[in-house]
Amino acid sequence: MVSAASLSADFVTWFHQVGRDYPWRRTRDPYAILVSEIMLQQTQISTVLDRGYYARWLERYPDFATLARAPESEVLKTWEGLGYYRRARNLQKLAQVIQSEHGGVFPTEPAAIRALPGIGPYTAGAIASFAFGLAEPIVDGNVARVLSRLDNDATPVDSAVGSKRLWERATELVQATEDPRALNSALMELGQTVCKPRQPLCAECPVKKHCRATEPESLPVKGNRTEITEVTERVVFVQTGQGILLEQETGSRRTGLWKLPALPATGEAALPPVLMKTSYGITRYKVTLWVHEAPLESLAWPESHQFIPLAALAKTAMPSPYRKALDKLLQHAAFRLEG
DNA sequence: GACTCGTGGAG
DNA sequence: TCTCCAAGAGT
Repeated sequence: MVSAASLSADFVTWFHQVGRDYPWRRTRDPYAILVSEIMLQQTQISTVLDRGYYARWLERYPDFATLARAPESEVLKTWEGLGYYRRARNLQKLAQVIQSEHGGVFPTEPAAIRALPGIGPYTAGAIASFAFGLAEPIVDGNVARVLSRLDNDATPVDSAVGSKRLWERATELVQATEDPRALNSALMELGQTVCKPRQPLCAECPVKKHCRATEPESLPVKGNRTEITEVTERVVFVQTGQGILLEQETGSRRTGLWKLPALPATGEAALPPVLMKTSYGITRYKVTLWVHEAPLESLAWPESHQFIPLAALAKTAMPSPYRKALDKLLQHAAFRLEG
């Protein structure tokens, strides 16, 4: 095992030379850093930056106080298209907890950070090190790949043993430097730009003299993936003078978001005519989405359903598949009116 | 510990 | 078209 101090020093030196310039690296405001960390969970940097989510969010909600008192419907709308909508709800809940339980000031104690809603071990370490410069470890997908290759460790990274090992190694490294911020940033940055999942650029790796990987492409080892299940979803498109009929989700998942209403059970009757068919993936499902005309007999809709005026659709938060389908349906409707 | 939660891009 | 994956967390 190579000296952690030597390895950490090489990481830090490299990062100071070639580290990328991101908006969240220009600030030490825990709020701005927190927003970036939550948005970037399981989400690519280009999505967050190039599609304007980060700038838009900070402009609309510049601090915890503003976010805490915003309408949840508006918060979800600002998040629309990023997915994992629980992140947005938890982020607002966190802002409210900061106001009510922390006097409006973000805590600096790692344990207190970890206790906030939506903040797990990775994000807690990220805030502690990036915002406050504390020697707290982080392990994300990048770090797991980098460390498992450095140590040539084929223990599945998503197993209990593998995870424990990674966090211990990350802790060892971050405690062996005077610059935890740069060390943690370097671990992730190396995973992004050099120690990539496919075709790692070992020739230009700044820590290759420490690396024991004999076949880096085969690492990290991950557990079996769950099988994809095909399902059919049938919804209806109903437009009246009052607008478009939408259904608000109330379950534990996409709570608060609106969607095209599910087609009521038709029993033995034939399905209403099909307006369009599309397909989308969500978690372990491959969904074939059929949009039907409304069945004639269904005039009474549940209270979870509302007619949304056309002018209000742009302020209504919808998951991407329904948003896209609705856009297409409205284009066709407009075309029919013109023709 | 196994499941669940979105979406868009790369190869 | 299909698979993998991208700054994970909650239950």
